[in-house]
Amino acid sequence: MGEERAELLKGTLDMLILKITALGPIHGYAIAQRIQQISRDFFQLQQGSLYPALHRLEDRGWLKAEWKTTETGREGKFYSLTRVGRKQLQAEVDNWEKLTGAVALILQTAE
Amino acid sequence: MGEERAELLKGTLDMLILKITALGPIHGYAIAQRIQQISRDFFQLQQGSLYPALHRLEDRGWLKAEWKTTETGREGKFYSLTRVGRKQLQAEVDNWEKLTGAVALILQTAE
DNA sequence: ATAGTATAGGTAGACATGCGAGGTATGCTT
DNA sequence: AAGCATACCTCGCATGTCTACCTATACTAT
Repeated sequence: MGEERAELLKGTLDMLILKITALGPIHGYAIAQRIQQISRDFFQLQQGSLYPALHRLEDRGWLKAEWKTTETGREGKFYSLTRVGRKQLQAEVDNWEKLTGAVALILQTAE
Repeated sequence: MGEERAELLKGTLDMLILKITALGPIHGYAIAQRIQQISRDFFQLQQGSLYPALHRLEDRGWLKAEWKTTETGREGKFYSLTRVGRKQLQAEVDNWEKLTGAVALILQTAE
């Protein structure tokens, strides 16, 4: 009790990660930064959420990983969307839109 | 694997239940029906989700319950929003709007 | 030199929540 | 008498996010 901060993502994390990787190969740490930037600091993705999610997405064949050197001259694991991952992203976006539509119907219901 | 049906609500269930009870006292079984109707069958609320959620909301002081007779002449537990529950509903709706806004920012990001 | 910070990766355990499967009981219809 | 819809419930599983912790490297400041 007492949650003034710590904005949480419900089940949207996978979709957001897939979307970011759809913009081009990118390593994990940078994914978290991008999500935070684009969402104007609303989402503050924790590493304990980030890395398990990336492994999950890779296990499911939606992302593939490759070690490369980052711009700052360090080793990073770069993720890119697979063909299946791209279809999955589309499916998740579709479902997200239906879901928010359904929620909107209920929230708009007047007395 | 193989999920053609069974649309699920992410973490919005509490908010939806609070919203339905905000329309007036209503018993649990009818809440599930209302949510399904209003969402045009998108949400199909299972009893194994419904009743634990109602008890959770009551425990937190957001709903209060009272046994009454339904229109069909049976015993039903009617739930109504407490004052604190109404504030909680407003907080959850606010957060939901911020969250969907943040997701939209990311989904709209172009390559 | 060395201490601190940002970058980059990771795991383990706790916790919440939605769901499937099962259970009880009543009233209405066939 | 059987079957179905209504109305309530619980248990245990699976999933997913978070806190907390760990390792290591590069850069910056003292």
